[in-house]
Amino acid sequence: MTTHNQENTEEACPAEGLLKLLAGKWKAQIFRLALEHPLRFNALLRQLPEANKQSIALALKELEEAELLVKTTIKQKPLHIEYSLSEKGLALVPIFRNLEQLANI
Amino acid sequence: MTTHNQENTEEACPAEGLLKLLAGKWKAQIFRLALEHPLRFNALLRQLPEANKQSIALALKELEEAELLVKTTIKQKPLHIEYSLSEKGLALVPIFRNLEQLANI
DNA sequence: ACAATAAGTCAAAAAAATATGACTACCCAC
DNA sequence: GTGGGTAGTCATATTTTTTTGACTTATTGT
Repeated sequence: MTTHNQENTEEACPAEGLLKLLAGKWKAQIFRLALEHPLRFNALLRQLPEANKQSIALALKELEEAELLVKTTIKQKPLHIEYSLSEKGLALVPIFRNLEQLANI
Repeated sequence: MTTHNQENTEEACPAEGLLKLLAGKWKAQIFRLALEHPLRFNALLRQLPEANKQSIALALKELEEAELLVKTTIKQKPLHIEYSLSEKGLALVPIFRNLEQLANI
């Protein structure tokens, strides 16, 4: 309960949580887009026309909580919020690549 | 439809399918155990006391279909079936390690 | 002042993943 | 020929994840 990670599901494997997080819907696609440029909520919704607000909001929140994305409030003229890859997020890139490689063997 | 992979969900990222597969319940734990020794259905059920037949059966089938596990019928005295890691399955090991590493940063 | 955009939240519904418990079929030992 | 082990399947529940659509609050453009 006081374990500070997401649930008390007694994770048997250390990678399990991260794996589940990344496999969640829209996560991989969001990650992919974040690789190209910082993300903004509404823009993201337009880039993922099949997706819906709620799911995107949740995905962003979870990725942020996992410290893979960093949420920044841009205090410039069109005051807005940006999500960009953290170092930890970037460290995931080679892992994705390996998975992709393995996926099409 | 004729794409031979699991669904027609128009995967946007090549790694998505594999990711989703691996994140499925019991998968990581099964994988972990397969690393130690070949798996047998009922033994596995005993090793994962929280798990149930159906889910284990499905997990094994999916891992086999993804060619991460190989199913072998052992035609020896206690006639039985074994699931063991394929080469592709073994190739996943370093990826799991990387994920684990990243998970506890 | 009014409309549009940005970034969401909320309750409820629908869909997908997992779990339960009953049942098969096959071998093997006694 | 009965009891126990192996490897499952099946229909049905339950749980979790994802979607829908309505609503919110603040900022900005005209």
